[in-house]
Amino acid sequence: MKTAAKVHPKTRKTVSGQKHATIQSYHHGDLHDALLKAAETVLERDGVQGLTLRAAAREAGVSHAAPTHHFGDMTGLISELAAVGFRRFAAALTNAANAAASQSAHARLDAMGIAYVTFARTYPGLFMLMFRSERLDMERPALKGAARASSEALARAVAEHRGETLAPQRPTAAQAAEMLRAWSMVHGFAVLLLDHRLDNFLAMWPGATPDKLLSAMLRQPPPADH
Amino acid sequence: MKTAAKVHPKTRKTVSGQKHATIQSYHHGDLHDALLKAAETVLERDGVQGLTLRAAAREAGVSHAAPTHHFGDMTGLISELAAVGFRRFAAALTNAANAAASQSAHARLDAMGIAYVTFARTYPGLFMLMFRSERLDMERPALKGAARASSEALARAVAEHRGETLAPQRPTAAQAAEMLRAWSMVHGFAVLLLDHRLDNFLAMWPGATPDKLLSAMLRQPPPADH
DNA sequence: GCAAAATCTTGACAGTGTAAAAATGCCGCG
DNA sequence: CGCGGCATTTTTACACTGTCAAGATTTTGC
Repeated sequence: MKTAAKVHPKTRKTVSGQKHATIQSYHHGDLHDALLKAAETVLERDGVQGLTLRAAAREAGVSHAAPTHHFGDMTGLISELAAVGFRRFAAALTNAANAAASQSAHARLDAMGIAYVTFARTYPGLFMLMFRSERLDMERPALKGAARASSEALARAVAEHRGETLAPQRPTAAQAAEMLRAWSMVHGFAVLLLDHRLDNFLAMWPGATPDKLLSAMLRQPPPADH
Repeated sequence: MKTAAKVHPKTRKTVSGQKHATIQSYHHGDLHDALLKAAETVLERDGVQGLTLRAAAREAGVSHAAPTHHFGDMTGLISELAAVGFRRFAAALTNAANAAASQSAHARLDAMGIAYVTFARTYPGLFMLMFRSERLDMERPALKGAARASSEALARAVAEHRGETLAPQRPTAAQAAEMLRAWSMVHGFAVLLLDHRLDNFLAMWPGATPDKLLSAMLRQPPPADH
């Protein structure tokens, strides 16, 4: 057909926050990362529901099918975005552990738990995405590696809390049980919080905040009986 | 137009498992419940992704817009289905507590935790649906009440575990903290399990099962230091 | 330089949620 | 018995989505 004049390269708008503000017509130059950033923007602004391939493309200022070449399909985009999240997550966890290096192992584990929940509250959409498996391809090397790094950061802190060093290949049963306890508790808290399941709890006391609630939960009481 | 002959009432197929096997053409009679059952079937067969309004309508053998009149929109259907799940969930929890009534409060709490995870494993799609807030309208009376019933069953067991009776309006801070601990731990375990986050754990030991892993986690060890 | 590869756009198709209008059956009131 | 209103279901339509195929444009290797 070609009825309309071919002006589309000129009408491309500059992507916000471009590196050198270079106006490119066809080739973007760094569309892979730009799409990931756009996807995260959409995710945290419009929620998981609002994150679509086309919305990410719109946010990045490219055509609706541009993401296909970089990510294949929706699963690809989400998996890569989750990998970004897991890298950030692992960094946040190890940072927290390092910042509390001078304190006791128990305090260090608590600090990591707080960092865990803080991350979830800071990037709620991303956090949900990272732990929602149905549209995630865990076999992707980037995602698999990043997720493993986060998991190992947690496992290391738990092992140190027990005054042990983490077994290289496979933890002992006792280590695994305590790892499970810590992970499940903190993860459950984060998930329940993001899903507004703790709103009733928070509304019961006037000055209650998620942080205070988490601290109260982490303050281990003496075992009742058993 | 009306080009095609109006044979559609005859071509309606009988809904599977109908009460009296009555073949109705237009009016279904109990489409509300039939749609909920169909939705659950689709949910557990095709996952959360596969549960759509049109898929539920197909499963129930009605036109794609039939659910609108009964549930309004997708949020309505999902919320009603979640309410069904919470009622079943509360029954499972209280059943487990009653079955362990003769045992210690600690064993009773453990039994409830096991029932919690068992429910999640038995109805994984439904469980995810119940705790995934983005498409849920928690203000619906049916859903709100059912969710509250489940929550209170759990709170009661935790209070009894402490040898106390649950405060009618608002639990004490210590009660809330322990309730949070138990709930977060069990819920986190269930969520991590369903999201295949514990597959690595399970693969590390030959005979490991989710039940054994949960039991190991619930076996509270003496606090290390602190 | 120039062909080939990479990148991006356009166009199309099936599927989705949702809304409005039309069709159908039920129920009570005369 | 009839029939009018009402609940229920279907049909139709529209905007949006993911995905694919084909074309357009730029970069890159040689």
